[in-house]
Amino acid sequence: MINITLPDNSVRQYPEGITGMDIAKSISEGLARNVLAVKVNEEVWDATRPIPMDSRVTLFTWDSEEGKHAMWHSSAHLMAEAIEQLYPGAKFGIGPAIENGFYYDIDFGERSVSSEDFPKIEAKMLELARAKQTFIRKEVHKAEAIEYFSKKGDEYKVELLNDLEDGTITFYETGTFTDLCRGPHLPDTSPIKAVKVLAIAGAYWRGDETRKQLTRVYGITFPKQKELTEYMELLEEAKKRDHRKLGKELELFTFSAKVGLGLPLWLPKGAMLRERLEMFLKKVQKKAGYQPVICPHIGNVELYKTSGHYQKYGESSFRPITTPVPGEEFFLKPMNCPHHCEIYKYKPRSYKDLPIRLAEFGTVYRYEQSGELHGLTRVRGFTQDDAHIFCTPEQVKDEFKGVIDIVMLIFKALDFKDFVTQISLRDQTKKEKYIGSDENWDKAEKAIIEVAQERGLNYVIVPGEAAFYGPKMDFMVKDAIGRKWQLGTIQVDYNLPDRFELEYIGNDNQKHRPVMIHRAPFGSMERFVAVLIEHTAGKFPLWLTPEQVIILPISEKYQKYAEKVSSLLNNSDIRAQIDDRNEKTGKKIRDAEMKKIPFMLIVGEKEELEESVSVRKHGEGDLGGQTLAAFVNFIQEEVNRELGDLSA
RNA sequence: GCCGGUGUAGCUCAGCUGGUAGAGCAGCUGAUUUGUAAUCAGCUGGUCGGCGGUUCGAAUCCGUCCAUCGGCUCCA
Repeated sequence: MINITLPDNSVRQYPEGITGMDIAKSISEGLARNVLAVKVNEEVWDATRPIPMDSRVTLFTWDSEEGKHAMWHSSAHLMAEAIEQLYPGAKFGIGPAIENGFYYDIDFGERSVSSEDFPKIEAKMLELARAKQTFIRKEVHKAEAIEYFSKKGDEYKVELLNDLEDGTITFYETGTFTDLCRGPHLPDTSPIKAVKVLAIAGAYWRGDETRKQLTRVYGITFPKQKELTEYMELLEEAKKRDHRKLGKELELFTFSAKVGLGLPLWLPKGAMLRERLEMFLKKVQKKAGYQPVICPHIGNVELYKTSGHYQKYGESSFRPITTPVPGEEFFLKPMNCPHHCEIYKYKPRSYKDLPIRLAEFGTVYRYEQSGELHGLTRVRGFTQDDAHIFCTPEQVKDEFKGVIDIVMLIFKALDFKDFVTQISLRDQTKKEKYIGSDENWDKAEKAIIEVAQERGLNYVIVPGEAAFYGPKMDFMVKDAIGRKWQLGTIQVDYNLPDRFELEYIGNDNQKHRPVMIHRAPFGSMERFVAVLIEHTAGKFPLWLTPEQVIILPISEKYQKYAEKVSSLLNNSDIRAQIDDRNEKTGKKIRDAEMKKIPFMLIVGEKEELEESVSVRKHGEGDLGGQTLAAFVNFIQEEVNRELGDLSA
């Protein structure tokens, strides 16, 4: 007998070799029907795999991440089986579960597959799923495994096998399909009730640009048809929040082929919104001891030779700008730091001056590959809310803290709750890759983690993701369809101070090298606004939105009064416009609702007599009448509340 | 840059197996003077993404380029 400890810490005795499924059965039939996988100590196993020793066991159903994972991973195998039957000779790469569903990388050979094939694949998958095929786990020897896939002609699996150690290799068999796989899998295919092949895309084998591109087939499955329907509706809803669609509808920005790819044009309303964001941050930064600076948009090639960017990125940038002087070259600036280094350098600095914080909304240009361009989130010309902090190694921690506070302040003012903090550190096994002293790296890495803890951030540490010049902390926010985008970033840099030979005189009267911190709380104005649009679905906070109020006179007769209301509001710093079109009120309301203007003021005879307005709130409807003065007061208070102590 | 999808009026879209384009909204003009999500009528507007080809004839078929979308790779 072995002891099985369940999540509630109760211990039950079972015969050795009991399976997760049997344990579930001993608890309840219902649970047994729904169990998809089981965690044995720290590993997730098949529910049908015998448990040989005393263990801590958690049973997973569809409601858990692990259950979904097993379901989707198994669905990937099911799809592979279906595809193998439909397209004999297809070769298989890898087929994992992902956050929403699964994919399989497949080499279809000469055949080209398109979305027209999806229904066929779905039907086959359902047919196979209904057959209730079991997933059979087999431990195999490496030689045997290689032989199997060599014979089958699946060179991708053979390549994967070559990198694996003998003794750790398992196969899973479902119906006619056998796959190299670590598992875990469902007991059988029967829980897979609803199937959708979502998309196909090219994907390089093993993520390597120089290798063959396979066809990646994405899919998702559910235990109930209803859940699939709901998921598809969710995707539809997400599309409505796409910033590219809303940006057009709300007239925030546009692109023009004539201006150039990836070069956004901010329309008046978008510019208004962006300006408010900038004002907000400028105010915050002023309080936090930043000094604004302004730099030109180009820099001499020598600047980038000094910074090292020329050597690293020169070939993949916009071409240099030449001048009538032979040999003279300028580059559009791809980042602001070299310019800021030169500002630091223009006079000798004392330790008493540090930290020096130089801030600039700096527009930069990077020649991103055409396939990377994506609305406002990935562009070729964009404005960073950049600043560079020059400080002593001892000051790094406090400065980091200060920057995090700014990022949090911004996220709070914009109601960003769902973000992930990523801390990128060195790969400890390859320290030679990184510039800067071991001591300083240790100090900075430790400081970053401590600060994250002190500030109560929900962070993940990713070793090996640091830039060669220093560790960093990034803030990632998801867009409408769940893609993660990096917004704010804080990076420590030991490289540029060296390359630019930056110095300060310490209290020992000796020269020292400062540490540089790059930071951009928004990241870039373009990307930030894009993610903000998707987060708010275009319903921006009142303080930020381009148009706060629209005045809707019932008829021409009340135009004078509407103008009076408008000028009073605008004099009170409330952004208001009049809809003086010759339309009925219902129409004006409809249009204002669609433009997502927070407040509509309907004015007619009654309001004119009373010096009042009839207030309607976007998405909520009629709020009734108010005096003009009361409305002004109301809006101002609302804005103050949103901005907290920054409203002043 | 790579793989696949898409490209018809300012916007959203229709146009069957080839016979030289259509709706709604927007815009303009006029009527209407309007009370909480679309007043009515008329009008304007497109070398059907560009260029080549097949054909008596191409929005429709083929090629190519461009843009765009979904991924991959990349992101100082």
